Amino acid sequence: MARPLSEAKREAILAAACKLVAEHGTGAPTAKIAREARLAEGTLFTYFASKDELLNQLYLELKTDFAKLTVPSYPSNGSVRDRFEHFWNGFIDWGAKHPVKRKALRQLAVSDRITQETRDKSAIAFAEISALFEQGHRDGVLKDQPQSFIGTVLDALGTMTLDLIAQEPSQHEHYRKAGFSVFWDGISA
Amino acid sequence: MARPLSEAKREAILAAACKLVAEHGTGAPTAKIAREARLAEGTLFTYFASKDELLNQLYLELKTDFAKLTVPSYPSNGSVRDRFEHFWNGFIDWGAKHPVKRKALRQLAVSDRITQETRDKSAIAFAEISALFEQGHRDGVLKDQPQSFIGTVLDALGTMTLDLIAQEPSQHEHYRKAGFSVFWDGISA
Amino acid sequence: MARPLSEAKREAILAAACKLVAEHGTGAPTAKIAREARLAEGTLFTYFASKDELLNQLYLELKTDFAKLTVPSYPSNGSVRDRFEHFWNGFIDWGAKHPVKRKALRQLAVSDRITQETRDKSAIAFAEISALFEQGHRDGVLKDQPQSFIGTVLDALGTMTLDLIAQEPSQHEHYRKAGFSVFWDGISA
Amino acid sequence: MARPLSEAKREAILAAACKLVAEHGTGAPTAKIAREARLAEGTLFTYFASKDELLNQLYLELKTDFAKLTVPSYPSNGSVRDRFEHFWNGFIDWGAKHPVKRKALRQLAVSDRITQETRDKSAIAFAEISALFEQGHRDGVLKDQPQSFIGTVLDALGTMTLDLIAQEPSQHEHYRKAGFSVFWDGISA
DNA sequence: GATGAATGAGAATTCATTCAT
DNA sequence: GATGAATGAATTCTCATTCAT
Repeated sequence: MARPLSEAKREAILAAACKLVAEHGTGAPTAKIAREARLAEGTLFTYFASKDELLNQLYLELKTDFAKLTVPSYPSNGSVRDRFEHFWNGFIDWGAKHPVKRKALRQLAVSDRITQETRDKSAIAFAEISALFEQGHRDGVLKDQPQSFIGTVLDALGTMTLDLIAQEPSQHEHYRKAGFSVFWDGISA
Repeated sequence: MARPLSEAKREAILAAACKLVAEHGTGAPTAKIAREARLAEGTLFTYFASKDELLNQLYLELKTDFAKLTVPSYPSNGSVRDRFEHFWNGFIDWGAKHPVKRKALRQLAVSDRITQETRDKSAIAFAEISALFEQGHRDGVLKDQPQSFIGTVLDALGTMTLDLIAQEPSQHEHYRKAGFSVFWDGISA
Repeated sequence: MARPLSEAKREAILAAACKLVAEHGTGAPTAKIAREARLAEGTLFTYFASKDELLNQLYLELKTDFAKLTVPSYPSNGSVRDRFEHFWNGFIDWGAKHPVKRKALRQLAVSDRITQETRDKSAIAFAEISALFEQGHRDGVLKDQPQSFIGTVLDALGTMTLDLIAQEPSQHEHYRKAGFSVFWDGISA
Repeated sequence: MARPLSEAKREAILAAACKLVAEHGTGAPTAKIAREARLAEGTLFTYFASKDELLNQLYLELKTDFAKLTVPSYPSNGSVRDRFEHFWNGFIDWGAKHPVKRKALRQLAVSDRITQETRDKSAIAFAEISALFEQGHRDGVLKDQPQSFIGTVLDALGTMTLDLIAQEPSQHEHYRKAGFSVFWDGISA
C-alpha cells in the first residue's frame, strides 16, 4: 500500500458526523461533515464507501464506545442490586458526559438507514452484562422476564433519565438516583 | 365560496404524511406525500404553507388523536392503581392498533423541525390525566416525584412496550401486562 | 349579457398591477395583483385573458394617461420655446406626481412581454404634439433632425430629470429647470 | 488543488447570463444559463452562490468592461470639447459593438435584485473621467451643474443614441454625431 | 491517497391558468 | 360573473458521488 488509510482521519470523520447528526439529523450533508473533519469532500468517500456506510459505522462506534466505557468497570462482588446500580451510574454518567453522542444515537436509532444487521451487531457489545442478568435470575431478585425485556427497560429508563438531565444539568444526581429507583423497583421481584 | 377547502383532502394529506414519515422519516418528499394523497404536488401547499407546517400539524394531530382515544374513558371510581392500569391499557392498545402513527410520532419527536411551541401545545392534550396524578399523590401511593417525572416514565415505558409488541404482535397482552408491572412497581411508593 | 364587465374592477386590476409592477417588476404574481385589487385570483382572467395582455394593457393605459394629462393643455400661442417649456413642465410634473406609474412604465419599457404592436400604439397617443415639432421646424428654431429624434431626446432627458427628482424631491423645481435647459439648448438650432 | 475553478467557465457563465438576460430579463432561468454555458445546472452554483450573486457580478462586470474600454484612451491634451467628444465616441462605439451587453445592462439597471452596494461599486469604475469634468468646470465651458448631473445627462443621451443605432445600424455615425451635438450644446455654458 | 470541481437527479416551493361551484 | 381550490410545469438550489489532477 502506498499510503495506508489514516486512522486519525477516519475518526475525525466519525467525530464530525456525530456532531452534525446530533444537530441536524441524518440529513446532515457529507460535505459539511468533511469540512468539520478538515478534509476534502471526496476524502470522506475513501474512508466510507457511502453515506449509509458512514452512518452505520457511526451507530456501531457509538454503541461500542458506550459499552466499552460502561460495562467493564463494574465490581464483580457486591449484591446484584449494587452491581446494577454501579452499571446504571456508569450508563448515566457516560450519557451525561457525552450529550452530543447521545443525541446522535437517538437520531440514528429512528433512522431507516441503519440496517437490522447493524442493530444486531451493536447488541453484541452488551453481551458482557449478560452475566449480571443471569446471576440476578439465579438469585431470584429479578422479575421473571427474559433478559432482553429487562435490557430494554434499562435502555428506556436510562434514555429518559438522560433527557431529564440534559434539560436540568444541575439535577444530574437527583435524576440518576430517581431513575435507578424506578428501574430497580420496576424489575426486581 | 368557489370550492371550500376540503377537510377530506387535508386529512388525506396528513394520513399520507403520517405513512411516509413513519417509513422514511421527515425527509419524505412532499411530492410523494401529495401523490400518496392522490393530489397534485402544488395542492399540498394550499393546505399547508410549508413542509414544516405540515410536519408540526401532523405532530399535533397525532398527539391529540392519541390523547382523545386514550384519556377520556378511564373510570373515575376505582383505585388509583386500577385507573392507572386502565389508562395504560388504553395507551398500549392505541399504539398497537396504530403502529404507523406511532412510528411517525417517534420520527417527529426527535426532529428539530418540530418547534417547542408545538411540543408545548401537544402537552396540553394530556392535561386531563393530571387529576389522576394528583389523587395518587394525595393518597400517598406514588413516589414523591413531580408529575412530569412520572409522566416521562410512563411515556418511556409505554414506548418501549409498544416497540416490543411491534416486534412480537402475538405477545401483545403479555407485554402490556409486563410493562405495566414495571411501571407501577417503579413509581408506586 | 347577464352582468356586464365592471369598469371599476378593470381599473382596480390595472391600478393594482401598476403598483406591484413598480415595486417588483413584471414578475409580480397575478394572485397578488388580484388580492391588491380586492378580487379573487380567477376574476383577473375574466378581465384580461392572460398576464401578458394585462401587462400590455397597463403599458398602453399608462402611456395614454400620461399623454392625456400632459398634451392638451399647452398654449397654442406663444413662442415655440415657451410652448416646449410648457409641455416639458407638464411632463415633469406628471411624472413627479405619479412616481409609481413612472416606475411601472420603466419596468414595462424594458420587458420583452410588451409587444412591438403595443409600443407602436402607445406612440400614437403623442401624435398631438407633432404640430409643435412641425412649427418648430418651419420656424427654423430646431436642429435639423427628424421629429422622432427630438421626441426621443425629450423622453430620455425627461426620464432622467424625473429620476433625479425622485432621488431629491426637494429639488423638483431646480431639476425641472436644469433639465429643460439641457433639452432646449441641445435641440435648438 | 484537485481542479482549480476555471476562469474560462466563470466567463462562460457570465457570457451566457448576459445573453439570456438581454433577451428575457432577469427572469432567465439559471438552468438555461448553465446549458448555454455548456455546463451542468449545479456547476453554476460552484461559481456563483446564488442567482442574485450572479446577476450582481454580471452588472459589475459589464460596467467595468465598459469603463475599461472607454475611459482610458482619451487624449489628455486637446480642448475639453474634443476630449468629451472622444469619450462620447468611445461610449457609443462600445455600446454599438456590444448590443447584447447593453441590453443586459438595461435590464439589470431596473432590477431590484441589483443591490445599492453593487451600484456604488460600479460607479467607482468611472472615477477617472472626473478629471475631465473638473477641468471643464475650471475652464468655464460647462454649465454650472454638479458633475453627477452632467454624468447623468451623458448616460441618458448615450443610452438613447445607442437605442437609435440599434434600430438603424446603418445610421451609426449619423446618430453618434447628432447625439453628441445635443449633449454638448445641452451641457456647455 | 488527497483534493475539490463537476455532475444531474431530486427537493421545496411558486405561479399562471382552469374550472367546479 | 365571481370565486378560489386545483393543477403541474417551472424555478432555484442542494447534495451524494465521481473522477481529473
